Amino acid sequence: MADLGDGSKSPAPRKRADARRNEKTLLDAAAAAFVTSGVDVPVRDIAAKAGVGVGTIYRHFPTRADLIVAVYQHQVEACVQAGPALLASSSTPYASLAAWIDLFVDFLVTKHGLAKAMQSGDSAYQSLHGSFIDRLVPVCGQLLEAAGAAGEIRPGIGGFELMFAVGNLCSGADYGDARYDARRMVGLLVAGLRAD
Amino acid sequence: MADLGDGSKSPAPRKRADARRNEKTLLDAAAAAFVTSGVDVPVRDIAAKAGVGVGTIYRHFPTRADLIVAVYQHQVEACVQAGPALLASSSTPYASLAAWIDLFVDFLVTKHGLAKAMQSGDSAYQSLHGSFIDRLVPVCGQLLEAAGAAGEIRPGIGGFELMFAVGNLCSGADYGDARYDARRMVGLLVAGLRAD
DNA sequence: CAACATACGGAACGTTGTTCCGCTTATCAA
DNA sequence: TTGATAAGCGGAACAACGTTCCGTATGTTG
Repeated sequence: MADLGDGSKSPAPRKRADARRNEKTLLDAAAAAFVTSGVDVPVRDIAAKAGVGVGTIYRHFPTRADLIVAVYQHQVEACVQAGPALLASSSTPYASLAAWIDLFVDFLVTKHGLAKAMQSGDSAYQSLHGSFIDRLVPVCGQLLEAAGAAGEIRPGIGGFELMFAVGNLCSGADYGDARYDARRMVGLLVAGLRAD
Repeated sequence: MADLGDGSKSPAPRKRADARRNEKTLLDAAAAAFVTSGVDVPVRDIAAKAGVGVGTIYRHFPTRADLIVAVYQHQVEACVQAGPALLASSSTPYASLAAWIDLFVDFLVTKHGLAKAMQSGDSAYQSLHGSFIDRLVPVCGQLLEAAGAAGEIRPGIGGFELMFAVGNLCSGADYGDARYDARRMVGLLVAGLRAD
């Protein structure tokens, strides 16, 4: 019979209170650990910082990618919504594309090792692609399309490809030599989009 | 002649025959393993394929980077020498720069995981930077300078930075989505060099 | 309050890189 | 040729990590 008082279908049997509490604690601990030690921080460290066992982490976040996704979810969403906003407010589609890429680069370079994890190809990070990239690629594609329609960029470059390239350029931006400025290189790439 | 007749201290006491044989065997086994499993292939696998113990690998090549350097030494050297040659034979300095970068990209994308290892920042790969990059950066710098002097590219981009960026773009070119073409993205970057 | 399912902790396992040491073997002088 | 010597070898052993598993503890519900 209706499983609970909930009249409609109830696919959400509400988790136990301590479980919800732990999930929040874990998210906070992970966020802190990511800042200090990068997204590659050992699972045990996160567990210790949160005061839980490693099993608890794996129950809530089966893969490290799931944890990363959860931690940065809001910032990614903000980036998604910035796309249309920029397109509406910028002088030209190309300008909004450049501005949006800047935003994305800012996000990436402030998360130690995130870009690297994204391109790592490691199956453990599958959901990082699925959630981060798949969320952002359409926005990028939209901006590219607008700029293409305005004749501002060369054709044939897809959202995925550009995002992937930008991500790659940001890999190793940390600990990287001071001689390397990811932002500038991304700038070069975006400039290259114009050339005919 | 210097080997034996050298009256003074002999800094080269010639290694034992089996040691030299093993080093060669190891190099061959590693090269084969790199092709089939990428440069990240477990040390044990290389040792097994060569029919030696892991200790033997570490004695000959203290770090994985040393082994990689030794395996690809010749190809890197060929790339180094191609620089001046292209500069002499191409129509313009920019053209030779573009051609040389192409050469380098070809080298990188055919070595699974090499680009990634190069940017990894892992201290184990220190000598990869020291030997590969440091060998190639001057050549790249020379080409950049020539193109700069000819007024073909925007100023302020260094050899290290460009090499690093190209390496980054090639990271994850393997296993990467078919939608990503590292060569094309590098092309965009190089095109961006021109823009004013 | 009792019974039950949910969630927890952390020991244990598998896979790496790396070190270390007892044994083997090439080399060379006698 | 042969023995002494040291260079070199193999692989066991250790450490760090991700991941799994299960006995135990605890929230939840009737």
